[in-house]
Amino acid sequence: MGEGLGSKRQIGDNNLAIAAMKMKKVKARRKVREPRFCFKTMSDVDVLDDGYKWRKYGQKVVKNTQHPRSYYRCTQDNCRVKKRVERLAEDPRMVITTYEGRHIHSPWHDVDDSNASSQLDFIW
DNA sequence: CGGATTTGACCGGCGC
DNA sequence: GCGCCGGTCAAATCCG
Repeated sequence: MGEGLGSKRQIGDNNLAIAAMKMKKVKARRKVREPRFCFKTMSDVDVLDDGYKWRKYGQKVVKNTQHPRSYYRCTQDNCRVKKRVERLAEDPRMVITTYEGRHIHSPWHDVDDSNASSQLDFIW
């Protein structure tokens, strides 16, 4: 009916959703944040299995590129690592993967102890 | 059925 | 002071 502009965001719940939204990020900005590591990956596929499970949580278009940027988050139990994937306009097969934060567990849940160290060292 | 994914909208910071 | 951009979340939907 007359909502027209009122139904901006379909809030299934009541203003609770809005309240919750305000509650979000109440104070999560620490002094220093983990640096972000950029990696250039050459692959025609979007899903690069790094050993972790990623869940896409957003997509936005960048100005310098004609392709959208994908935002991924780690779905691990205690891993809040964030991953940013950007595609190059001049090199569609080239993907820039930016990792933010540090994983708590080893990606490979099935590697030998000695191997795990090697693998971890290989990534970093 | 569950988990994952998609899209839209909103918010905060910064620049001019 | 205001506008703009980037970034994130939430809900809805889809697939296996």
